[in-house]
Parts: sequence; structure tokens; C-alpha cells
Amino acid sequence: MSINHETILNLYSSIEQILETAKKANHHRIGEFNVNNRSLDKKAKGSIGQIVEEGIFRYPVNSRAEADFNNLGVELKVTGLKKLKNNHLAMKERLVLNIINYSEEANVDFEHSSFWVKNKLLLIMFYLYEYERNDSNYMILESVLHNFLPKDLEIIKSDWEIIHDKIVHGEAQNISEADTMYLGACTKGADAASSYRKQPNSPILARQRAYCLKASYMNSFVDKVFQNKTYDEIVSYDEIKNHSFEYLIRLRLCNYFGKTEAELLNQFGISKTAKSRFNLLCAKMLGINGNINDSDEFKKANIELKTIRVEENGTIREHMSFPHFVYKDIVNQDWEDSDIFNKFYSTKFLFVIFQKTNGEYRLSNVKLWNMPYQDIEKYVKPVFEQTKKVITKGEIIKQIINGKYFTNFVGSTFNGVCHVRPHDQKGINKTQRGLELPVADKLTGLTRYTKHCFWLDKNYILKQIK
DNA sequence: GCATGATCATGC
DNA sequence: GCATGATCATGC
Repeated sequence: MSINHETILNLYSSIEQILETAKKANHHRIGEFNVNNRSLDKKAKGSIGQIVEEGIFRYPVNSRAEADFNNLGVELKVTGLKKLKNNHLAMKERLVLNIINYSEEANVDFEHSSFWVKNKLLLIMFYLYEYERNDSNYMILESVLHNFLPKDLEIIKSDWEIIHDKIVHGEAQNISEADTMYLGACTKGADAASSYRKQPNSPILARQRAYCLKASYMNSFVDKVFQNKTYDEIVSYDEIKNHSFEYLIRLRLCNYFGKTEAELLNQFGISKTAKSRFNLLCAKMLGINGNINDSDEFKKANIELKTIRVEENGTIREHMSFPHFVYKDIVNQDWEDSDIFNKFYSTKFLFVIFQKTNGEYRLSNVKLWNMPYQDIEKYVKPVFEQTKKVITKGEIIKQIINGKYFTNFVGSTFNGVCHVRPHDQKGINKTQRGLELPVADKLTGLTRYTKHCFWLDKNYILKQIK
């Protein structure tokens, strides 16, 4: 295009005008704006954004580092939502922002960072991703401005500091998305030599990364936009301004360290038999009514509570279970898009630790934890691959002894970190009601089988909390 | 005492 | 009806 770029952008003289232009596209399909006949092939990843820029806003595509509507400080983002089984909308993926230039980012503070300069104010256009479609002619649902709430911004500032710290210390190769709460630094580009970048204070080339807003953070925004839904907050702006989230959680809970399970349940009026009693208890101790997983911070940072009970002899009695998997999903997923990879890659766990002394469990510690990336790759990946192989080949059942079904799934002796075991509320004798298998089991001919899940080994957990 | 399979209880 | 957290049962 030969028209001067600035002239075109200055067609928009106010933020309202940009928003109005965007909203006119609501309930229209992307293809209606495809003025340059770009490919709507699902694999043509960037074309949706380009079509929006050219066909809706009428400016030529660019890859400049400044915000898209630079004169007004607005950055345009076009992103996909998916419909969940309960009909709610959720992000298909994290919202990827600008690529980080490690050398430049090292020399600036938050106010002058590329993240803040470019993404202060976002115009987000949501479209509905449809799995069944074989092209990407999706429907645009809604366009909204995204401003960071003051409290969220404080958390994002400390996220940024964590990323910045690694860059400054020549540890960009060790950045992990799980380091942070809302703002992440996700890899961008193929894992190939061409997408490794120089970094300051280290000769090691680091994988190219971009800032991103985590899917969990964005999902809270989506809930606000589409359902006007908000969640109870655990910490206040004033608190988070001066302390880390983990510190504040610890500060709240340490008031109760040493109290027995019975004392705490009694103090907060929670039923002794409620299965979710630890979750409820934790919520009460943190000042939240109801489920702690529904609090603002837990939702946005994708934190899951896990209670760990340590016996008097210092061991843990049970391995840690996770939601059962769907056999058909496992065989259709590759490692990097598998549910289990995503679970460990994107979830932080709040371990609430009860230690048994004098015959009673007492609250003794809390720890915010995520599985180190190296452990996920080294220990969970082979378990996933083996599980996938067993199901794909129809070789789940090894033998039946006295009515007990023994499987070829990976057991707890495999690598001491992750294994596969049943996790079902029906029993094996009701296998006919179990989950459908993609391939009938060779030995038994079963076409359905008891639900199983990935478990984390208790000794591994014990090491992590020490 | 552990590995592994089986199942329970609650709450949504 | 089932997800989820939790625990039981058996055999080596």
C-alpha cells in the first residue's frame, strides 16, 4: 500500500471512534471483511488479525513495535474464545503480546518496559473459535477495551519484576510461564535454532519469548465481559502493593499454624465429614466465603488448593490424584497439547500441609508450588507417552487375578514421580458403565473401562514440600 | 510397608 | 449422575 501509515491511523481521533468501528463488526464473520482475499485456512495463523486491520480498521498491516493505534495508545488484539460444555465462554489460548527483546528489556524499569508501553490499553476483539470448522471464518462476538485494574496491575508489576530479574541475571533460558501469576513470558516461534535470541550477561542463547496474559487471567475478564461476573478478593490493593501474594497468604494462614483439624473445623463451623472441608477451611482462613478456587486471585492465577497430610513418621499416606482422563482424548492428543501437560504447565498449587503430632493433624505449613518444567518433561511426558501407547494398542489389561484387573499402565515404581491408577466412583464390576475406549481391549474385548487418572507420587510430593 | 486396584462420601 | 478428594483392601 502506498498511503502514508500515520495519515491512516490519524483517521481515528478518539478511542471511542476505534471502539465503535470495532463493535460494528459484532456478529459478523471474519470472511466478510477479507478485502485482500487472505487465506482463511486454519493454519494461516496471522490472517485473522490482518483481515481485521485491513478490512475493519482500513489500515495496512505492520509489525511495528509501537502500539497499533499509537496516537491514542491503543493496542489491538484479536483472539479466539471457545464454548465450554456448560455453554460458558473461555479463552482458547493465552493472549500473546509483544516479543521480548532481552537486551533492551534488561535496561528499563516497569514504566518504560515494552510490555507496559505497548499494552497499557488493549482493544480486544473476541471471536468464537469453532473446532468443527475446517476454515477460520469465525464469528466476531464482541469488542471491548481492557484496562488493568489497580490491584491486578500490582500483581502484574511483580510478575514483570520476576521475568525482568531473570533477564538481567542472564537466566532468560530459565524463564518459565509458571514463575508468575497473571503476566507470563511464553515461548513464541518453533523450537528451532532460528527462534533463539541473544541475552545480556550470558553467552547462552535463550528461546524467543513474548509477554502474555495467562488464559486464567483472561478468563476472569471474559466472565466479566460476557456475564458481568466478578469474584471475591483475598487480598487488598494496599496489601499487594507492598508484599507478594505468597507472603500474604502465608501471613494470613500462619495465625492458625499448630491448630488441629478439629479445632479449626469447629472454629469455622465446618462439617467434619465434608469432603471439601480443607478447601472450605482454607477459604475461611483467607477470609473468603465458599470455595477458595472461586476467589479472584486463585481464578486469575490458576491456583489449585491441595491438602497434604503428613503422618507422625514423616511420610504421606496417599498419592495425589487428579481428574480422570478420557481415553479417546489421550490417543488424539500430542504431548504439548495434552490435558496433563497443560495442567502441570499452567497450574500453581497451594499446598496446605497438616502434620500429625500426638494423634492429631495440625496445620503446619503452606507452600505455593508448580512443577518445574524439567520435571514435567523428564517424568510426566514418558508416563503420558506410555499411557497413550497402551490405549492406542488396545493393551490395557495385562491379566485378571481373583476378579482384579491388572493393567499395563505405568505404576508408581516407573519413575517415582507420576503414575496411572484407577480413579472412579463406580467399581471395576461396573466396567460396562466406564469410559469408552478408542480401541477394544485385546485380552478382554472390553470397549469401556474404569476411569483412570494421572497421580503424583507421595514421595515426590514430600520432597517438594521439604 | 508398599504397590496397585477398588471404591466411598459429599456436593454440585 | 458424576467429579472430586479421599480412603480402603489385598497380596507380596
